[in-house]
Amino acid sequence: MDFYLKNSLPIWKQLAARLRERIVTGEYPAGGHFPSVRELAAEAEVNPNTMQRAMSQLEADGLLVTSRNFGRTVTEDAEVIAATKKALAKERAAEYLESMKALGFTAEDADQLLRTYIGG
Amino acid sequence: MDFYLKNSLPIWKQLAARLRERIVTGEYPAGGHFPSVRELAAEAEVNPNTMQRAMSQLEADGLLVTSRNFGRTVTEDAEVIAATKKALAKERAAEYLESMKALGFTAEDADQLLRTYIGG
DNA sequence: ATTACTGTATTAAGCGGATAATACAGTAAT
DNA sequence: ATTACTGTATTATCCGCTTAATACAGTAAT
Repeated sequence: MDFYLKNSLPIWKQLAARLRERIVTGEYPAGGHFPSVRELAAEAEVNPNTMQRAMSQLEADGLLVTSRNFGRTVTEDAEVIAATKKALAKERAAEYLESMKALGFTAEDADQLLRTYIGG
Repeated sequence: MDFYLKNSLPIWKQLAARLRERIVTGEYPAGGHFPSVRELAAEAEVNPNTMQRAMSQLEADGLLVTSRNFGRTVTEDAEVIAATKKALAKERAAEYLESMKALGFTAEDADQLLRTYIGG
């Protein structure tokens, strides 16, 4: 087992992640208007430049579409959103399993532990 | 839903986490000798100062014991190790569930997805 | 045309974590 | 006592992310 290190977890990536969640949960519906850079920057209390990077990322991901002065809208392609949601879920599950293995647990252990949470 | 941001994920915290895993998995057994700061720093390819911080943390956690020139040893208290392992596992499970909820899934969804991984 | 929104770009400054380069202290073994 | 390990501390430097402060461009509404 090796050391896997990431020198940083940039704010803008975290912002992108949170916005992605808002899209896949429908908080910002497909085809709907998306808040402006400045507006979201204010809400998150970060610099507009930082929020800008996050939103550029979402655009690169195909989740947002930009009109020069209409601002941004969520993609109308529900398929892209659904695929994103699915991919993220898989990612989380895989991460959970892997992190549990790193602690010395089996996948079955991981599942069992999870169910104790659901049960009570 | 709000924005929860952490301005950084310091290397030394990541190192501490990895070392913690090595302890709870028994890779470094209870009561056994623990590698030196410089040795682990070389293995992880980080600065000794950085590794030092990580190991100080583990000592504060009660997982390591330091003798001035014997170097460090893993605690002999198997109970502490077991409790740490359990607590980490719970943490991971809770994180998984929460992250899935953030994507719009229920706990049952999370469990079902997990089982598709285990099954095949 | 003026106002008020959009997105976008630029430059400088600040900050905190990681590194680098040492140095010191303590003890076991030779 | 010298060597060779330990842990620990200090100071300066580097670097990337974030912020700050603007500025510019484009369009819709007044």
